[in-house]
Amino acid sequence: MKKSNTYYITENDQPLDEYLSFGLSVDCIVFGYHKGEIRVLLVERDAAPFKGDWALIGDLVNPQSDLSDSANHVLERLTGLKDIFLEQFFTFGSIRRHPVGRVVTVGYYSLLKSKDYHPIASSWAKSTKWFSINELPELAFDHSEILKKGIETLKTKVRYHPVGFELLPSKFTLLELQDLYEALLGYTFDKPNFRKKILSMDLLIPLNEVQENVSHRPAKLFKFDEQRYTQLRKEGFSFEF
Amino acid sequence: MKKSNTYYITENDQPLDEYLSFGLSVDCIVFGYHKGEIRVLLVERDAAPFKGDWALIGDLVNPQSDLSDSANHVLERLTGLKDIFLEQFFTFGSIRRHPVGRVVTVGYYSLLKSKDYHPIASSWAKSTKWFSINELPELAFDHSEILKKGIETLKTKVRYHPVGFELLPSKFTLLELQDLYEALLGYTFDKPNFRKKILSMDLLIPLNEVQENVSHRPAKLFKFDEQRYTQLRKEGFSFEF
DNA sequence: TCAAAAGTGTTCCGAATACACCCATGC
DNA sequence: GCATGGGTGTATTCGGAACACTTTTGA
Repeated sequence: MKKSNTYYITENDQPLDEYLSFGLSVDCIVFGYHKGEIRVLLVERDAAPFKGDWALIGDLVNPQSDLSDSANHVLERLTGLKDIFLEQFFTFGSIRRHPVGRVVTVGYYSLLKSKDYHPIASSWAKSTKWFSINELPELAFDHSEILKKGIETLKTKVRYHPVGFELLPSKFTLLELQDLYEALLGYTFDKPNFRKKILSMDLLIPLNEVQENVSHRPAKLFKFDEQRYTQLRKEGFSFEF
Repeated sequence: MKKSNTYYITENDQPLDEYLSFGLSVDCIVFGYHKGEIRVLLVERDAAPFKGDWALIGDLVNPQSDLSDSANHVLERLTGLKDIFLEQFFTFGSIRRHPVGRVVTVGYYSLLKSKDYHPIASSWAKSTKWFSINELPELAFDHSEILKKGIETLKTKVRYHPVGFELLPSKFTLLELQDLYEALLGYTFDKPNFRKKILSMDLLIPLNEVQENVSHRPAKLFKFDEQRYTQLRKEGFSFEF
């Protein structure tokens, strides 16, 4: 890792060190799903700046760490969540987006089954809380903008990739799946047709189990067939809703 | 733009300045289309490191410039091209991707009608040249990896967004359009069906002009209806191939 | 027996597919 | 006239949309 004055930027021959003065951070949007609502995990800041405000799960990147590793580390450090699916979606680099200097931030998002994970606040996080994406508080920094872009990305992504399954418990009913897709896409489906379409894709494994303790006919449970999906993708199949 | 020691990272209480030592760069993939082939504009480096190698159009970002502005500036400074559609697609942040220090780079891509633009090498660029994406040279830095990811992004994008039109001259024949889509997607279409599908979308304006100097029946020329497309999008229409 | 949600079947329509075929131009 | 690519028409198949209907459970 050489840091020297021997290289110059051709633009106006300023010494290179002038250009090595950026901060880099990551911000993770953690999406969950609960009772028909898409939710986001936010943390309450216990450190300056914006102490006391709600924020995305993020922090500065250590110059000795890879970018993608940092995203995972930050998520674990602040919430205890680890080995979570994380995907980069956009990089935000306006000059004045951070009060302490020129900090560029890379946005990541993740999807998880709320029930299976129990975030525990630590590091600069005072507490963590799930918020419905329809009732979001004011956020620190430019995190509202980042979150908005992330939500858009999720809504686009979900139409052509079966990411939705990440948000459901591993065993789910077809109606739960339908409710999730309706929440994500913002419109409703005809029940028989939704069923036919999703089953015809051959991506669900029917389990020999049914719902329990419901005051109506119990629904069959299914799970997502990960293997079959990777197989079908290789053959050119494209998921679509 | 405050830069001070009063803020600390909670991770291990290192002074903030340690964290403000990143370099930030942008790298632009300029796509063009010529005679059935997707092409990429590369520049020959006339500066260290990797002097003499082919590279993407990129440079370090000045700490006083917005990220998106920088991408446009860099493209103009190196090739003279300006007011070009540029879209961010991914950020690359491995530790050792740049030999002079910790430099994170943001990848952009752009699409243009090769014939309408005439890139002129300047700044650290010795020359510029179009390369077919099937015959690419070795590239400087990790630019091969960046380019690969960019090509993937383009191929995905083109299925659900009418970006393809950016690559054609403003007046084109239906078969030219079909050839482009076949090159982008990697499979062929039935001529009558392609025609029916694209015309039924109502996104093309037929011109009262035909091809000239061709040794066969001259084809009608069309242009893309930008206005109608934005209109349709508002109404929920989604382009798809 | 009734409410509530699970689950099935059938009809209709439009879009995608697969072809066969005709048209205009230069040489 | 014939090679070349431009352009049209049609029959068939398939998937999505609409909707009526039956089934199973708890209370």
